Amino acid sequence: MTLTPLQQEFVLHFGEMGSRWGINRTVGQIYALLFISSQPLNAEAITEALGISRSNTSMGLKELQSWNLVRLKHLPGDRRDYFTTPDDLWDIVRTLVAERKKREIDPTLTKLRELELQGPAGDDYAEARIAELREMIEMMTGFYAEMERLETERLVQLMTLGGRVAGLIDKAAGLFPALTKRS
Amino acid sequence: MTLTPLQQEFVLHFGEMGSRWGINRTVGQIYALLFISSQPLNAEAITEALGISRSNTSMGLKELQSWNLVRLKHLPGDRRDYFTTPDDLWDIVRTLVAERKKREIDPTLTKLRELELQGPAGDDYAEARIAELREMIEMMTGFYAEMERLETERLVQLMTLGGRVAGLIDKAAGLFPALTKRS
DNA sequence: TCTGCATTTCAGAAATTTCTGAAATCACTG
DNA sequence: CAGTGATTTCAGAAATTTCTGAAATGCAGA
Repeated sequence: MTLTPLQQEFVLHFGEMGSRWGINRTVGQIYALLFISSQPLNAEAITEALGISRSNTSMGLKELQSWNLVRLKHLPGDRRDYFTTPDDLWDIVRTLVAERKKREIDPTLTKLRELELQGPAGDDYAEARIAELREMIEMMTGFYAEMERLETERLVQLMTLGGRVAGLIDKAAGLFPALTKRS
Repeated sequence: MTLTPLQQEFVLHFGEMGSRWGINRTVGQIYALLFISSQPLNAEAITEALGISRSNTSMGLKELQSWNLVRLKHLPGDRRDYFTTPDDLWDIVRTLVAERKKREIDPTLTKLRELELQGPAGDDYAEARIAELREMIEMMTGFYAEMERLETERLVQLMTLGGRVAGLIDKAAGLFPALTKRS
């Protein structure tokens, strides 16, 4: 299997960005390739297209599966595994955000709560700072949980409201003054 | 300079998380240390507290400065540099998000536009997929720009609205039907 | 200009991560 | 249940990143 120049460049870019995104080059490339391929690909095709070893492909796919970022398909009369990415970009973004939260935020939230449970340690500043950080993370993850529950249609509406968000918040704060934080 | 057990554990956690956050252990530890220290620290104190080399501290601080995550202070009669993190957690979060966007999103958006400018390459599926991805990123960065403009007070209001966000969006969509995307 | 810290740079060492090829495992088919 | 092909595992090689110590640079008085 050979890549078109467009596919080539797209795949290489995702490979280079991989390290910034916390995945390795190969994983980035495999994902990019699946993303722009109209048909599901098997491991052999991926290996050939990217010029990497078969075992590396296997590990990359395993990694992507652990992120829930690829879907497994089977063709009738062919017992190889074929892989794709979800068609719906929103699916992909939701998964990505959920997984990053799980890996990058949740462990820290757990640790902060743990530290607070260990009780006063005679370091008021550090304790206050930790509590403050935990509260902020809780607020943000709470909001995230809220957003997660919205269907795509509403999310798009929210994101395309343009400059009206601020006014909307004011209106809401007026309707539910009890929710407003006082300093 | 010696750390309390609480500081110790907090700092070590941030060191371990570093790799998931795309920074190295030392940078994570330095940041954590500055974050829970009530007073600004100089490079020597950081070096001693973390048990790392002086040059490593220097590089770590440089990295944190490139992220805009630390502030430089000077004490009268002392020509060493002292470092702190901003007091306001919202400042920190804003900076973090802005920098991650700059490093993780913007280069890809640029690349996607570049690929589209190269014109039809005879691979309809890939071209459509790239356009779709670019549009999604533009929508999300547009929304981000909107959020960025809001002052803290309003952001907190939005994030603490609870289950009312969905209803609010509906109301807004009713008020501005032109904004509603149709399938 | 010289002196004495403070800081940065940088080449190589150490640690870590990624990748490969060979062998092992798995699972379907005849 | 032997044979074949697909996939995974894994130990070591290769590549990359991180860290260090020594040397270089910067900079504020004397």
